[in-house]
Amino acid sequence: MSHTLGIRQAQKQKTRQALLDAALGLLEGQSLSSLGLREVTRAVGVAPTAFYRHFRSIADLGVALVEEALGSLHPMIRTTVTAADSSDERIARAIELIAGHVDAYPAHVRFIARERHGGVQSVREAIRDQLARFAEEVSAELAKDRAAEGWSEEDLLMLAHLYVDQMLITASLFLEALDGTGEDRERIAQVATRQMRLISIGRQHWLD
Amino acid sequence: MSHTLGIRQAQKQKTRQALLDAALGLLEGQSLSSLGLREVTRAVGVAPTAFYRHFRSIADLGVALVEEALGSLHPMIRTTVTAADSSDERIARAIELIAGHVDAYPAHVRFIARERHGGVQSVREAIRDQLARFAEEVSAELAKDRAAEGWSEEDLLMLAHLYVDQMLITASLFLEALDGTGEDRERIAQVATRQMRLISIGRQHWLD
DNA sequence: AAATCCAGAGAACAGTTGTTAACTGGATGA
DNA sequence: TCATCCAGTTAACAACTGTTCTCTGGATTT
Repeated sequence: MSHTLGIRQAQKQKTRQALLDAALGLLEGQSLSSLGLREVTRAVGVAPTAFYRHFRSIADLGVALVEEALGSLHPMIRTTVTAADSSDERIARAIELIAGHVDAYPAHVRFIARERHGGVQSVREAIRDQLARFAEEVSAELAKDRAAEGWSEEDLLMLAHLYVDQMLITASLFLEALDGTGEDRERIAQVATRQMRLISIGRQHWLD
Repeated sequence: MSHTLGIRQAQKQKTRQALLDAALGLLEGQSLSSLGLREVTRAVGVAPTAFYRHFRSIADLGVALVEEALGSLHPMIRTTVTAADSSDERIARAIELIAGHVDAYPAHVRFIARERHGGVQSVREAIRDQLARFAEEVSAELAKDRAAEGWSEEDLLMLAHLYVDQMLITASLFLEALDGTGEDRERIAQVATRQMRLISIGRQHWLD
């Protein structure tokens, strides 16, 4: 059912993506609520009015960026939580995955961390919804584990939120250390690992 | 050694505080990096140029706001962690304290949550430093507890950071629910309580 | 081949912004 | 009392903003 786009639609998507990319770049030094429409079009090299062919407003573009930054992350989350080795290995793998993702997509990570509590309501809501989906997916994966016997759905979800928030905090720390030494990153990884381990221990003794 | 300020200095401080208050109010609907100097002075009712008598820039004002929002919180943190009742009671008291603080100073809490990862570097750094101080103080309090026997300083600090981050997340959730029903806030309190309890359990079994 | 569509350009709009310089007038200290 | 100080004012600046309307020319459809 795949349909090759006409040259017009293809060109449109190209411009749209250029706008998203330019915005993401400009957002490394400011927040979405101060990003100007003209600023973005100038960076791309199109007329300011062209912006309206793709987005109703900057807030609208922000929501699209949320989808771009988090939408493709769901399968990754699932498989990470699923990996059924020892608890310590799973934690190590998760931390590695976070560090790798921050290395590969620093601007996306920065955008999410910044705008999660940022000044644009619709974007905050979009991020909140995506993170809630993550938590639900993590919770569903946790439920499959035999270690989840006796856990209420409510408690599984509360643990899943704890994991998701912890991942975001860790990602944000890795981000700050992007220009730092490898040693800095190693320390962050070690602290994050131990925090995850402590949570994991709490999980194991939850039903005592 | 208290010296009553001259009327000139008193008036100056009054204007300065008015600028801070107005900025905090305006920041409920936007981020610091989009806050305009003229916007602030207009809200106060003074000339734009008067701003420079008090702050070098909006970023500078932001740093002052960080001090105002977090500076007075250190003693409160200390006494909360110290309270040496049962673990569950301590947790309940901490959650109550957070909820109360959010109710009393919603704009300050919002500012910190928003600008912690916001678009202004000097403000991010100021918040990071204050939170690091919190973590160190919490860590020092934890060390006094006999439950901390056998813990390395490193691990105490990692636990303290976990607590501090968890408090901020909880505060941010209470903030979102400020216009919600009492039921909403009750659910948040319950989830936060259980997360704290899980961490507390992990702490008790850390040395196993 | 002709008619339609539509992404992007261009020009103009009223408002806004940060920053400068020179000033005023009441509080301050000699 | 008189000279100094300095928080706040006034006016002006070039530069920027979001949004509107009109137009163009190549892709698309008939």
